[in-house]
Amino acid sequence: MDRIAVFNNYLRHQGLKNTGQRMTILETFLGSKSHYSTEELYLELRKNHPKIGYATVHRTLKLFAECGLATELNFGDGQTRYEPLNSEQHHDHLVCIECGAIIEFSEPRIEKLQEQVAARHDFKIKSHRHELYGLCSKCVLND
Amino acid sequence: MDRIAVFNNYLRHQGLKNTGQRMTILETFLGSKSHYSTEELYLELRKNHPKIGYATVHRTLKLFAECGLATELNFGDGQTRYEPLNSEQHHDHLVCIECGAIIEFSEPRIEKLQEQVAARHDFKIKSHRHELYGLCSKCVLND
DNA sequence: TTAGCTTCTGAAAGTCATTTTCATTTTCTT
DNA sequence: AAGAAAATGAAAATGACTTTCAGAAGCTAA
Repeated sequence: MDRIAVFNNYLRHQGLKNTGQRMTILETFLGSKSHYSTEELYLELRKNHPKIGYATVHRTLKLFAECGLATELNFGDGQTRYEPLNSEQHHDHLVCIECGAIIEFSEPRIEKLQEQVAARHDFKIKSHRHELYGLCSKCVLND
Repeated sequence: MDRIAVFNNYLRHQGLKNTGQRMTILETFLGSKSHYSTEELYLELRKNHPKIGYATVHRTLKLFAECGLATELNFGDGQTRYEPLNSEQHHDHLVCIECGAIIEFSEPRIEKLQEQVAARHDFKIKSHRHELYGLCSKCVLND
């Protein structure tokens, strides 16, 4: 089941409706590799679909997050960002505090240790957030 | 140098002034083990110091963060929280999505792996955020 | 100690991202 | 095709955070 089908499924299941706007937003969102904020995706969409309103973009992004097509990210700049979730391998982020670059990483050994930590506390993990903030290779040089 | 001295030092060094309000806020803040949001600390302070304004609490918490007496935490509920920073061991957090409980954990092996990840990307870590969201032992039972 | 300069404070107003409202339009079921 | 329900876009509302401003308080030097 591809991601468009996942979304349609979710809508039907929730008694929600499929609309042109939602499809347009989904396509643009999936077509990007960016970590869009609502504002950024809205501006991007406006180039070809000037009729789509900010609120609709916002509501649709939340739908994506609800149905597992996107993850909400928050890097502390006061804006929520959304990342398309392929069924790809899980990953976390390195965030450059100088230039804003976002680099993805994955480290299964960390994931395993997380599970151990949770087990120690009888805690059942539903999700996690793991971000390393610092200087990317370019910015280290100019530091 | 205790933490009050650290704060006074910082103030002097920055050409800032020591005031009754700042001392009061610092004492209340250090005396708690909570992860206060500005709002929560403001309400707590108001019990004994009804004259202290919200803006002052907010500004003072930011000062604490600047001088290393506190860490800003963000658990995605739209509120920044502040944690008193003892020179205690570094730790991260388990956050219960049901009851809001915050449990601290530390796992040096994760820290080491983080360093390895950063090294792989020529990235220089300045800080990090690592939070596990899920159900605490109590909420697991009622689930 | 006091004058005088600077920083603080509290209240209120302002920001900014996000969320809600509402009148209208669109979708979906029958 | 009609009716019920949900969606849309614009605008207003919300809520956390930040700034403004006029008066109050702290600090420094003589």
